[in-house]
Amino acid sequence: MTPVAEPQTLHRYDATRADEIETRWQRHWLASGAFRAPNPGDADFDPAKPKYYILDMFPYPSGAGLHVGHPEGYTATDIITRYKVACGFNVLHPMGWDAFGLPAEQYAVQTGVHPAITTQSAIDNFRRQLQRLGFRYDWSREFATIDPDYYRWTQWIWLRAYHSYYDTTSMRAMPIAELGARIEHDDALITLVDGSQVRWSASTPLQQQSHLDGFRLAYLGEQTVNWCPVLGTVLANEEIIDGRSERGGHPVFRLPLRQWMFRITAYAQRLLDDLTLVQWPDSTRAMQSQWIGRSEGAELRFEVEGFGDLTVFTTRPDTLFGATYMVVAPEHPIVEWVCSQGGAHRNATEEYVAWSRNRSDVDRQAESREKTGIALGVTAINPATREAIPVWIADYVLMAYGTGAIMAVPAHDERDFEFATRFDLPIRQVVAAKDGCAWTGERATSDEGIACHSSSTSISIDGMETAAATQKMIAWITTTGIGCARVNFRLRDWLFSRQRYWGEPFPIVFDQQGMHYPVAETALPVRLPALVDYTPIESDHPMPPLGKATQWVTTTAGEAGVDSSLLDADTPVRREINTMPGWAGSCWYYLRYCDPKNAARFADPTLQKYWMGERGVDLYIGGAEHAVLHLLYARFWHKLLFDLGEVFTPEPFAKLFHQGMITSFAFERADGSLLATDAVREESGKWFEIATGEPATRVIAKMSKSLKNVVTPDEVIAEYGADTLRLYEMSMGPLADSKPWNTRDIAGVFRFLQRVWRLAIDERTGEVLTARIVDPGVERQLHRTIHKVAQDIERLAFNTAIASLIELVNSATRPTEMKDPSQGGLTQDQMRRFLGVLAPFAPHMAEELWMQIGETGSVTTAPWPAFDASQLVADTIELPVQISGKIRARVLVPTGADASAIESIVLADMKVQELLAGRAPKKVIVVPQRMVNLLV
RNA sequence: AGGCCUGUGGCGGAAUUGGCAGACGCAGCGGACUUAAAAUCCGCAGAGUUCACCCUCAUCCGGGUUCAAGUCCCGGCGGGCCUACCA
Repeated sequence: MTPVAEPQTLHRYDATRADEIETRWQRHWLASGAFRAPNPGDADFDPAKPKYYILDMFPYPSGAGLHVGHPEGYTATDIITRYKVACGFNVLHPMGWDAFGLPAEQYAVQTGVHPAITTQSAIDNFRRQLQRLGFRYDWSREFATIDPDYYRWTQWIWLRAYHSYYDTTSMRAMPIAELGARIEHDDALITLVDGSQVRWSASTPLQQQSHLDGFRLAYLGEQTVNWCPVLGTVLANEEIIDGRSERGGHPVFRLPLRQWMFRITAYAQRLLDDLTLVQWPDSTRAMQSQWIGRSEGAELRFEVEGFGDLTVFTTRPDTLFGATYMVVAPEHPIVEWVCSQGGAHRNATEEYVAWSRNRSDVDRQAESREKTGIALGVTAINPATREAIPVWIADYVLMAYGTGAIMAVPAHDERDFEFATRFDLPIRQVVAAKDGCAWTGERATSDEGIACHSSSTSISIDGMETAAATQKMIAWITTTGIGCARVNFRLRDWLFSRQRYWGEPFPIVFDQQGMHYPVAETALPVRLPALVDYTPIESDHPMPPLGKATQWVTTTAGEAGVDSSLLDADTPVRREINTMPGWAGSCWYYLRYCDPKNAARFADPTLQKYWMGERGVDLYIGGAEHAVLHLLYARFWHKLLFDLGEVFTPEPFAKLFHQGMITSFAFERADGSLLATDAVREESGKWFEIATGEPATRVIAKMSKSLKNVVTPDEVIAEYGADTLRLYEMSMGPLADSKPWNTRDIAGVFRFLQRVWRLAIDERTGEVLTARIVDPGVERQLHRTIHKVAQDIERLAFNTAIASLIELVNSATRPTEMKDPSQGGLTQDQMRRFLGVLAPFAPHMAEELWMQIGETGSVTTAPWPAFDASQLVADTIELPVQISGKIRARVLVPTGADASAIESIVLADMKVQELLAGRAPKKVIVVPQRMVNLLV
């Protein structure tokens, strides 16, 4: 509770005063352009300064506004920004809005207000809340992804990908026109959808286009997609959790659909390799690397009579002799072939395929992974044993990974073992344990070992260790033409179409034959039409809402902006009605900040080169929930633009840091059920459920409406002010940790700010108070504080930096009984330096006192205060003396004393002599500056 | 099931490279000021024993390495996050 000011403390720092000070300086800073970061070429740009680009993850402005979790990362970047400016850097610290996407659309559908309106008010609210925290953003660079001037370039980048393919020899993106020209020149054979081959010159334009689509980095491909009928859209694999949509938790079904895709898999190796170039948390790099999922192994072909080759991917080609059956995914082409052949198994097969297709991932999960499957009724030849082995279908084999077919080695793979046991298929041991333990046959052994029972007339790997056996097997399958070594990635191509209204339109149209044509770059942006009815069409088949904009959809090539050399201007065309996913705008926003108003380019290369420098964004702070999705997508776009000569660093974000989550308290009954914070009462440090009187325990939980433990910045600012909120969030603990919000603790930092105020201002009169003479102890501590705060900011340890500021203020605080205030506190010069180090944390308080004590200019442009290294250490230090490892005494030694000097001081010490009682230590360990250990 | 992270007072946390465990803050206790209270200022404060000296025990539990372990190693237990039939 903020006390009401009494007459004798009219000038106390309280919530009212904080509000007055903060809003006044915020207005001043904004009006004077104090936070503008000049670009190279601007009149006030100083080229002598080094650059520093610090970025917060693009916020998605939700209708609910900020909660106290948001300002945690933003306060951290703000502190660093202000510190770096004080250290003489040109700092780029921008803010903007990731404003397209599903939540805005859903919110709009719920409220019946157009997403453009709800999004704009959410943005305005977010901006107001951020500005009320006094963050040093260069607001002149602000933009939103929904601005046509921005999404024009999102579309432009997509077109660049559309016009490119990945050249596997030079390992980079190249213009697709060059590939087309080469194919045309060679009149190469192209493979059609039905598998037949035809010369380029003899193929239709549609066939040619479809062939090139097989290379484009942004391409139209038929994919089994994750269809969510409730949301009315398809979702990326990453947007699905446990078979349900990440947003809303609705069931998701698989469905084949022609959709725009990104060939991110072409970049799998580079995305993996370049993780070594960035300074990112190990956990995040590990997650990306697991997501990319590189595995080395071999591709092997098994012959199926009448069908041809059934190709599998395996990481254990050394177990080929143990492959006693094969399994294909229900979507595998061989299944359709078998059905087309008729036969006894046809009906059962079709039934199984239909059943497994309709089964959502949720069901698969619910059935606790009990393996299901059915024999396909055909056999394949194991190329090593020449045995005919049965082919089965099972949905534990995924069409999207490898080739959609596996060779099953039940003896050495747990999944295959489970399946073989269930369906009574043969199990053959081909790897013996290294330790000689006998094979029991009771479970699969997937460890490496010694090959056995792996011999035929043409090859034997018996007695070889797994690694060597694998190598020999790969050599054999390569020379015999059965297969080859292969690297497989778990990463799949990125589904980029959404059946939504609130997203970037694709700059693409289709003619009546179904050929697609790009909109010319000069005709961008393709504006999102204003739609009155944007509600999703809930159906079993995807129906994008943009289809309702019939005037917009049905147009001519000329009207849509297709180059007339591609298509006659009056050719009737239909626009693409899918839109880009929410991720699109956040893939390159950090580039736009370098030059946000540029109408001719996405960013001027000179400006981009300056701010991005050699390694990209210097520090990127945001939540770990984006460890895979956003960060992988943005890296992919960046590498694509790098190949195309549009950006100049291999990676976008040099250093990454994740702030932890701010949690809250909730209460738990004895049975483990949760109670809202207003359902309990506290009594002498214990909690009881109000309704029943039963004891409850305090637990840490996520902030949620239902637990009534959500805290918003607005309410904290109203009670204490923004400086207190900032200080509290930073003092809670390490930035990276998840920490519980404890309203009671805020008073601690508020009282600290009141002591700072009282140090400089007489609470009764409002007069400025300064010490007349320098207290040498305080002076030394001030130097130490300046040094420590700088060090702590550099390592993002704001909590300990604040602790040292508090210690300094506590030392300088005047006792109540001090009659003459000039006898204590800080001198004006000391106060000036202290405000310099306080400013990054509590900028409003620092700015106000800066003015009050009569300093000129603004603390926001003042250089970081200097410290004297000789002041950091005292003349003498107290060292603990251990005797046989236990601390028994302490001695004072000169700070610079070396080991032998310390030893003689210690041995001469009365207390030590008494403790030794005449014994001579067997060994003396002296660690200067630390401690002494005497072993007796 | 696997991978990564984590466990320190009543609570949030500090201890940056193995070197005085518990900085700083909250809550608590005592004192000064006050008619009184609040606020402020000054102190106390890991646990234990007969005190404030001393001593003993203390960083989830059990081992180990070391002159020295919250920190390093091995095993176990608890909490969190991610992945989840990836062949």
